[in-house]
Amino acid sequence: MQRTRFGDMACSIARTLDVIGEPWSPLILRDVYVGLTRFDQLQQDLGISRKVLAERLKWLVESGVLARRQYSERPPRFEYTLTDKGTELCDLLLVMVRWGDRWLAGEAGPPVLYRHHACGEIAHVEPSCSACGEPMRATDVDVLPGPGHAG
Amino acid sequence: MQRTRFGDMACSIARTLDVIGEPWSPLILRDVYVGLTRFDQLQQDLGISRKVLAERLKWLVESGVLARRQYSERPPRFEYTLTDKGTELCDLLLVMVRWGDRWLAGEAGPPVLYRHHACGEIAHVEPSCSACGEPMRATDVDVLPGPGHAG
DNA sequence: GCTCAAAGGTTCCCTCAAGGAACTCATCGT
DNA sequence: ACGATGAGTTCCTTGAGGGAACCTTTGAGC
Repeated sequence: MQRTRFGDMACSIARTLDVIGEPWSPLILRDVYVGLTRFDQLQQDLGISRKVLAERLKWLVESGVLARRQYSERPPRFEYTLTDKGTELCDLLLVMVRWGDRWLAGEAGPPVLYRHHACGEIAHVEPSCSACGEPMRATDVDVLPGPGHAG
Repeated sequence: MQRTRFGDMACSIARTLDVIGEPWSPLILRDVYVGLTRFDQLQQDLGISRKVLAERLKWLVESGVLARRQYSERPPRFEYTLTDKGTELCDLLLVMVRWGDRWLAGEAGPPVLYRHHACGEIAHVEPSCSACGEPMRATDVDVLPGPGHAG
C-alpha cells in the first residue's frame, strides 16, 4: 500500500496523525490510559492481531508516546506506560469521547462517564482559549501562517 | 484486509474513529474547514488518490460530517461543506494542532497560528471542564461506566 | 525430571485497501 | 472543432491488516 507518510507535511494535524493516525493506535493509547499495560492484555481487549499490535507499540515507543518498562527480570516481563508526551495526547481522546458521546451514542447514552477531580461533577471537556479562558471552537478563530510555515 | 470496524464497540473513541479514523479523513476535514471545498482542490492540495478521496468524501457525507451541495446546475458542480456535526468535529483538529505544535513542531515553531476572535490573542485550546471551567486533562478525571455501557 | 501454561513476541500466508495512472462524460471558452 | 475544467470511475499493482501457528524463556504442578 505504501501508505503516504504525513510526518513531513508542514501541518501539526498531519504530524500528529503520523504518530497516532494509524488504525488501532488511539485505542491502544486508550487502553494504556485506563490501565491495560501488557501485551496480552491489550491484544485480548482489543481483538487486534498480535503482529499489528507489536508494530504499533514499537512505533508508539519510538515516538515517545509510550515507554516500554521491564517490571520483572526473571521471567522477563514488560509493560507499556504513558510518557508525559503520551499523557498529553490523551487530551485528544477526551475530545473524541465528547464528540462521540454527543453525536454517536444514541438512545443508550454515553458508554463511559468522566468525573472531574477538581469539582466532583460528571462532566466533559470544552475547548477553551489559553489566553482568555473563553470557549474556543473551530468557528471562533482566524487561521494565520506561523513561523514554521513552509515556503 | 477486511479492516476491523470500530463503530460497533461500546466506546465513543472507537465510534469516533469509525467516522474519521481512516487515513486522510482528518486532513480532508481540515481542508474543508479552511475553505478547500471542491473535489479537485482537495485532490491537488492533499496529493491523495482520486479514488480514495471519492471514497472518503462519500463516507463523510453518509456520516453527516460533510454535506455535498450542488452550486452550479449547468455544468453540474459540487462543493463539500461542514455540517454542524462536522464543525464540532473540527474541535478535535484544534486539539491535534495543539499537541503537534507542542511536541512535534521543532525549531521552526508552529506552521500555523490561531487568533481567537473573542480576545484577539494568538492562542491555543486548553481542555476545560464543562461543569466548573477549570482545566480538565486526562489525569484530572475518574473513569466510570455510563448508561450505554455494554453488558 | 517432565510436562504444562503464561508472557511476549515473530513468522507465515491470504486478502483487500491504498496508490497511481488512465479513462469517462458533460459543459464551457475561443 | 478543439482543448480545458470539474467530478468522478475503472483498472492494475503493491503492501498493510487479519489470523493462525510457531518460538523462547520461565515458573508451577506432579
